[in-house]
Amino acid sequence: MTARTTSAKTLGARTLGEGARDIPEATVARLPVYLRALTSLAEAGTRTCSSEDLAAAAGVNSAKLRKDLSYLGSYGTRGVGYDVDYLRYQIAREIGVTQDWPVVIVGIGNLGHALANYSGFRSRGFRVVALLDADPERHDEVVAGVDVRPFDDLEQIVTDHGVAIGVIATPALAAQDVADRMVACGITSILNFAPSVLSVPEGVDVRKVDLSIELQILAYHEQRKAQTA
Amino acid sequence: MTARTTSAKTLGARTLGEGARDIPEATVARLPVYLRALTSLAEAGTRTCSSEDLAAAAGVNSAKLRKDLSYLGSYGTRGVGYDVDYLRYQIAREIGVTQDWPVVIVGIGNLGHALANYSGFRSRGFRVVALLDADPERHDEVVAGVDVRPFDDLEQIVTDHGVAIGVIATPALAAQDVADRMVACGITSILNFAPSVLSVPEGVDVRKVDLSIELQILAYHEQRKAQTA
DNA sequence: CTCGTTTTGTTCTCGCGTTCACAAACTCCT
DNA sequence: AGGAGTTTGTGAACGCGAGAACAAAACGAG
Ligand SMILES: NC(=O)c1ccc[n+]([C@@H]2O[C@H](COP(=O)([O-])OP(=O)(O)OC[C@H]3O[C@@H](n4cnc5c(N)ncnc54)[C@H](O)[C@@H]3O)[C@@H](O)[C@H]2O)c1
Ligand SMILES: NC(=O)c1ccc[n+]([C@@H]2O[C@H](COP(=O)([O-])OP(=O)(O)OC[C@H]3O[C@@H](n4cnc5c(N)ncnc54)[C@H](O)[C@@H]3O)[C@@H](O)[C@H]2O)c1
Repeated sequence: MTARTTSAKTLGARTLGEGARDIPEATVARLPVYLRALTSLAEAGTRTCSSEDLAAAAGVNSAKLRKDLSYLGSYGTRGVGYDVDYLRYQIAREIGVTQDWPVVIVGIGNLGHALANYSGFRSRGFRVVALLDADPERHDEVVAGVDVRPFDDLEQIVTDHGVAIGVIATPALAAQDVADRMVACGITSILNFAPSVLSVPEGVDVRKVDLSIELQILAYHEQRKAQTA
Repeated sequence: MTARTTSAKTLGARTLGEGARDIPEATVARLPVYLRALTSLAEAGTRTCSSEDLAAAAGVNSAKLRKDLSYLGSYGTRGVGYDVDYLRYQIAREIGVTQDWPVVIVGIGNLGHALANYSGFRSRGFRVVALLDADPERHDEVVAGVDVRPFDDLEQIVTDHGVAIGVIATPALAAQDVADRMVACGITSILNFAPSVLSVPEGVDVRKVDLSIELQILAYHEQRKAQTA
């Protein structure tokens, strides 16, 4: 995130004449939510929906939804609404999940096992091509049909499969090292579950998922409620 | 989040005369990061640090850090910096993690097991008092010293332990039901790992952690990089 | 005690994101 | 065909957060 925000600022007007609108970051973060809501609607047999319907399903304001979608283009019909399948495809294309992205997971402990077993990966545009761990005792275990391999195989696997996205589920102390190795191999997007601040070169995106932070934010508000009551 | 953002707007000026500053949401989200950075510094033996030092450890701008801390009060010394332990305590107190919060986890599958085994809970102000699952086959299994119990025990446990925070790690279809039951029992903060939009009454906070969304955001930027290259 | 140095706390400005509100565009009914 | 009813797409207003910049405060040297 750090590297991206700074570099995104420098882009400004695009040089490429076509298909290179720049979508606000806040909108990008909501597109996956819309995509999921549309999938739900499609599975329920809905062919068409209004911005009001979709906004309700996604849990956002309908004006915000319309503005978000307007960054992609004009895919709705006034007086009618949006074609569910068509809009779903357009969003998927914009996000880039019409084809599968190969992903590696490093650190196959408690969390790594859960991630490897997570079926939502496959169904939402991602494919786990390797599970890596530094501990030899973990090697050759098969998790969800993929076998755990030595961390040193990283470079080989990344180049073989053209991996651009890596997931870190190691202890916090190892996270920076793992990130450095990933970057050295050519990985340019990292999802970090370890509670540590990663520093990466410009051009590499890092997003973090931190359970404790989420809980502490809840605790803050909870304490607030208790005080005023 | 939805319920809170709307209600937070109505607060405005506090009626209580003391200790009831309202801290911006963006700042609240960063306080846990500062807390963690301070803990690292303390463990490294640092007694005092400047805003520059702490900002570097937390991965933020130093001006932003100072402004964030100023919402809590004046805990630094000009020309010197911040006392690490003192500031750490003040932030912990503001967040409300000087005492442990009891937490229940519902849905002890792949992810639920990992969460139950996560040591970061205990060390950061939270205590898992119960693991609940609807599947009888899971019952009486002991995970990290806590045994898995029927979901119907929820009310009993919540009232016995005064639980205010619940974690949902069930499949998406069950999430809304679980949330409803939690709210009915008196839980007012929910951390949701299931990929579904929860609707809860006002006054209940919901935060979601969604792996697929994070990956899809990375994919979007990744696709961008590939296009321009 | 005074001056220079360091670092905080705060003010000010700018940009982004959210929301309102409405004109444009489409459908359907008569 | 025309008018009434819907719903999109967007211009404009507004509020919040980020960051720069600086004055106030503490400290140490002389
Ligand atoms: N378990 C959870 O629910 C949970 C929740 C939130 C965050 N986290 C974080 O996720 C991370 C993993 O948690 P966990 O509970 O799975 O821990 P774990 O100890 O069970 O697993 C860590 C794994 O990483 C491997 N590893 C260590 N160093 C490595 C290296 N340099 N290269 C490759 N592999 C390495 C270990 O061999 C181990 O298998 C931790 O940082 C933790 O704080 C975990
Ligand atoms: N596994 C992952 O890494 C991962 C990552 C991100 C999100 N998620 C999400 O987290 C959730 C759990 O994932 P998982 O892989 O652990 O699934 P899982 O199927 O392994 O576990 C789900 C558990 O919930 C229990 N359950 C079902 N209905 C229930 C109910 N009404 N009340 C109480 N318990 C109930 C089931 O018995 C099961 O034990 C899913 O929504 C998944 O999409 C999982």
